[in-house]
Amino acid sequence: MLDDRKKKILQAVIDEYINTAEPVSSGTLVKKYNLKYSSATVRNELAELEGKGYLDKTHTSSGRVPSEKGYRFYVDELIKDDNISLEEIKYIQSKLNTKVNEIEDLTKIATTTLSEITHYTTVSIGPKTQTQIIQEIKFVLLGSRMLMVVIVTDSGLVKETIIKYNEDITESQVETLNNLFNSKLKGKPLSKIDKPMEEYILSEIQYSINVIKPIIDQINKIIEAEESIYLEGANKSLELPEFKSLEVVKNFVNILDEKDLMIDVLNSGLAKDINVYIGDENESEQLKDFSIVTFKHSVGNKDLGTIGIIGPKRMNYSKVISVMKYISKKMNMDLKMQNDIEKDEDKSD
Amino acid sequence: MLDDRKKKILQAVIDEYINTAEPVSSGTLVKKYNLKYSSATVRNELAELEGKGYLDKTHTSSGRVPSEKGYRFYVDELIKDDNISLEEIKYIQSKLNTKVNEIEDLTKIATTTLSEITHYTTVSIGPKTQTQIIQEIKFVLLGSRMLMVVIVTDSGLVKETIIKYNEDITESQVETLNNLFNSKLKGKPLSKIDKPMEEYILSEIQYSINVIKPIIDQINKIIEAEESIYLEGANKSLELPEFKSLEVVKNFVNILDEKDLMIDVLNSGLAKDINVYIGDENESEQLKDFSIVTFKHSVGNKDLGTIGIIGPKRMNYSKVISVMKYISKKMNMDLKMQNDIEKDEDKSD
DNA sequence: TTTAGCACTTTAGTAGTTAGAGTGCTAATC
DNA sequence: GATTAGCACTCTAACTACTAAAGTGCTAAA
Repeated sequence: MLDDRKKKILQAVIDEYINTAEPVSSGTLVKKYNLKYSSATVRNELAELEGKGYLDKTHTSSGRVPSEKGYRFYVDELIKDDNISLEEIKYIQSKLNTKVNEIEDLTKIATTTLSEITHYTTVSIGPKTQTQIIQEIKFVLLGSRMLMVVIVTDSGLVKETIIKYNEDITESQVETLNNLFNSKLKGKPLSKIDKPMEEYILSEIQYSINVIKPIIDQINKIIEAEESIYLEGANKSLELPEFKSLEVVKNFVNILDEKDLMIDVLNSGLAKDINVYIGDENESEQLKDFSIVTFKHSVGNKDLGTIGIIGPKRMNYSKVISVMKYISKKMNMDLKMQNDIEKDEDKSD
Repeated sequence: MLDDRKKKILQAVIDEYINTAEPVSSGTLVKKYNLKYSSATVRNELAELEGKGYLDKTHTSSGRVPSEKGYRFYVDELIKDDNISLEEIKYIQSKLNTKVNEIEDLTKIATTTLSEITHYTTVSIGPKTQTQIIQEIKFVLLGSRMLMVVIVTDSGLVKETIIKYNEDITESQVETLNNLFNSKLKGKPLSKIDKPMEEYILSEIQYSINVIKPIIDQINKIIEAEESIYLEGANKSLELPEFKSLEVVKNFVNILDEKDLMIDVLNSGLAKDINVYIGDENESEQLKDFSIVTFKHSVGNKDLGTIGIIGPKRMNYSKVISVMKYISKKMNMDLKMQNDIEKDEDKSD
């Protein structure tokens, strides 16, 4: 373990490095953090911290930069999570209080707000479909040859799709479809319609396979569709000093472009808490020079989406984590309240 | 005007520069394009072309690079628009033949395909809402407190939105809404519901303003919503030699991030043809180092969306324009055919 | 245990040099 | 009159050498 002086010095080094992006010298530490030791003493401590793996040097006579182990210790032991100002809290409140009708919209607003306050690039995805339960499935005829299928889940997620036919669809057919699909799928998880179910539905229905098959295909398509990710503030990252190298910028743009990668990262985090991945802690080799901080927001055990920040390892973890915690808490409260009201009113019916 | 020899040399310079991204010397031209004049003669011609403003030099003793005037002449007079291979045609056909139910999906597929074939960054937006005519507006009750509004336009565009209420909505209310809004809005252009119309609707309806007002607000919101742009292959551009400079990369990422700018650019082009903007020809100062090529696709006079390519001024215009023309023609044919079938069958009813 | 002092290391920036690519111009040639 | 060989001239890009500044590690003294 590290003694108090080492902790204090390590924290100072990392704080300073996060601020300036320059290797930190013993002299700077003594001056800026008015330590009551000489630079020589600090140098000895820095050498020991380096020996233990918490710090690195860029070359033999340079100042120190944090290692990944250093950042990890910093995140786990040294930072406070109340690094958020009253103005920031008010700003978040004003943003999140906007009335929205769909969860995804709330997630987007939160994602944008997070980027605005932290000045980092943020990404988000909507809720995982698999954990959702189908509450209602509704067929709507638009004109005579366009059929819209709307699926509503228990946590209020709405998915819809359209099917175009070459022949007219009648209202009575729509009625049959409504009854059939509701009786079969209501209360079931929102997952792909498998072969047995497909065959069952086909056997139940009295009219053409030409009507049913496109519906099943299209439902499977929207359920299995690649989740769409929402990205905010890609350009903000480019202003940071680590993006002075062309290699890094290209790498970063490629990462943001690679949607599957971002989706995996957002999905991999544990629910219920903030996940921090520093450099090599990321699953993907491509992300080894970046840090990612994510959180899922949910009501009960229903996943409602995941929001993340991606930035350099030299990230202002304290600010990021503080702001995320606040946003997470606020979203949870709002959604829970709304949920409770709905439930109360359901009972009073 | 330019005589034939000058045209030939100009074309060779631009072709070569598009290929190599290096200033073109008189010697290279003679060797690679087996001109039947000596390099000295070519040098004289190059000097004259530079004098007329078609070419530039990067420094006094460098080879020539095309000026914007040069590119403009090249695009207008020198290139062929049949620079597309059989493989490419087949690939486009296979991609565009995928059955889609919504126009936007077709536009996205075309956008992706265009990027795949040209290796440039492509962007697209959906149809302009203002030119669309409302064909049907439908209210659907999801559960007891969620109302979905679906608007279908004459060219098959479907827009939908959801409104959550704190009180139950009845089927008979939905029926009234369907009748009222359809009688008032059907056949009208898909534009914002203005104050007089809003007041009229409110006066017509017998029940609470709390039900109607959110509907009108939400309809206006989706109609006026910032069009969403679809972007493909941002990373492809970064591999090009002009993106060796950090400045250029940042500038490019900022442009792609600035959605309003991209929307303006895509909207500004004339319908019915391919629009080429070279460097300073772009409205926006930010785009002065880039070229943009766009086309609108439409059926009749209905705008169905716009697709564009953004890349360096040293763009392979011939390939880009050839591929765009083919995609444009193919999309038009497909949509027209589909339209005609629908009309034929309407008549035979 | 702490610190003053100093030798040593490394970087980043500046200046100088050179080879090579390419032009423009002149004078000779077709 | 048009073309071209030849050459002086220009500019760049790459390499080398040098220097000042920043910072460390270590020794020896406090």
